[in-house]
Amino acid sequence: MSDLRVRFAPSPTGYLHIGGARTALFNYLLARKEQGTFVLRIEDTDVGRSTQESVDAILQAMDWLGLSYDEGPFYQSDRYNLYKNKVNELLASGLAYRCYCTTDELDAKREAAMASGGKPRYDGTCRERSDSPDAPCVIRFKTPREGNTAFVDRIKGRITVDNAELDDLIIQRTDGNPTYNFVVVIDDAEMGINLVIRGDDHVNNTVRQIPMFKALGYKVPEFAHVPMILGADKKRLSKRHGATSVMAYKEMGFLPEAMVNYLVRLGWSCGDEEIFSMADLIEKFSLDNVGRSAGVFNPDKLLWLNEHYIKTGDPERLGRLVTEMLEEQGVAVGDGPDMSEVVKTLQDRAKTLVEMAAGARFYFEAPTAYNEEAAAKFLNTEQREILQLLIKHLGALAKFDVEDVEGAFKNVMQESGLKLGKIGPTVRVALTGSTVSPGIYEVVAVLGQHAVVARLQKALASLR
RNA sequence: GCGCCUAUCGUCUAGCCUGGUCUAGGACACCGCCCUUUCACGGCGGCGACGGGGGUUCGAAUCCCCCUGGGCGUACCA
Repeated sequence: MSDLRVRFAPSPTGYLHIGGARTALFNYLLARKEQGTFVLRIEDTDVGRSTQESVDAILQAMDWLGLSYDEGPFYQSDRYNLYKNKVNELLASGLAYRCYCTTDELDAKREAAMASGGKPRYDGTCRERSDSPDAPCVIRFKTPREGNTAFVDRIKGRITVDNAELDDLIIQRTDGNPTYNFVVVIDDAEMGINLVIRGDDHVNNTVRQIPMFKALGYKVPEFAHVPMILGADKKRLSKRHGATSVMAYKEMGFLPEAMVNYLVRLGWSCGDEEIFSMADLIEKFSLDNVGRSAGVFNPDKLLWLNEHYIKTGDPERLGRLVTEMLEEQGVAVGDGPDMSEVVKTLQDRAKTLVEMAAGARFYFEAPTAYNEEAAAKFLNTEQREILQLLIKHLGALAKFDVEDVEGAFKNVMQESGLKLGKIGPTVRVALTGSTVSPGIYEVVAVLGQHAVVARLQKALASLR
């Protein structure tokens, strides 16, 4: 057990998205690797936008990915007294002040500053005022104006900003609610977080938060800012690039290990290795090989990884997932062939569970109609003899393994003088209704003697 | 606009710190060939990058500077 304490702190204003999931993953991996503590904190100070549904969705997605946490979830909305006390502390020590400027005034100031080529930051109108009129006000933190603020980022190295660039941040709104940049400081400190791993988009906040850590007498934690994830057009990843919600990928038939593997390799590497299990990652992950620049989300590679995990996955487990999917579609799976055997025939040809479920369907539902074109070609009266021979030989089998089935086909070929190329397509259409399926011997063996003979007879009866 | 960050194949990246072993390696995608009863899998091969310009050096993807591109921030959002 090390003393490393990291945290993931999502704001519950939507689903867990790809970027957030990677941040959570990095935190999780480092915590597990160093045997530290992973804290989950819900940042719900934006009362208007935070919802319980979002919290549930985030928790669910983390669970799906296998990211367990050691402490929390803590809700900032439960901790308002703490924040209030800290505001008063700062007010008392003169490190914060009441600001009576209205939103309109602020907007005007910003515009003016921008117009004159300056930084659109608060001009400090209320900074030195000593009266405290009975009017609505916000509380601002008195950011130092001289010198600079610097820190050594564990990923990006040294980052320095002149304090003159900084703003007097609002730490408490007119309605009395504290703001993000303030509570994040208090919570990270009070929760003993000593390494903050978060998105790149927070580097600017970090230099604004550091003076607050100091003002409140807290030790400044270490920081590691992971680069953003962009869309194909190099713009920040958003809905218009396709699905950005982690759980949307579950719906699309992706396996969590594929998502984890993909996410970790976006921005992190370990030599030429591409395939990592969670256990591998816990052993090998390090902030040292996290890249410094933004990466483009590549669905093709995610799909490739998913394909890999489907190909190498445990048929039993895959079977359970496919069963779930088929049942949702109203397919009765109970009386059909053994699901793991079904899965085995599909593992090499499905890229997603959705594809696998679609490909598995015929095992449980006899074709109600044949593909028109295929039937015309492979189920016409010319195939009468083939079907009859097939029924005869397959029906006579005492054992129905792939080898036995193959043997029966050999006999059919011999007796009819036809090659497999002439027989296979007919069997395929008769059994599956389509021209695409796993290997014909496997299909026959897995489907089972009873169903095979029945479907062949039905096909025979349909000949015209 | 201003500030911060960043820059190797289309994409993810190795290499950069500790210059020569880099005619720059791997992976995804793409293309071709092989395998094959369908669809796939698989095997083999191919295409493809050090953003530009200056330095430093015998020698630079690797070190320095400038430019350019991209990202982020600039909220009483987080």
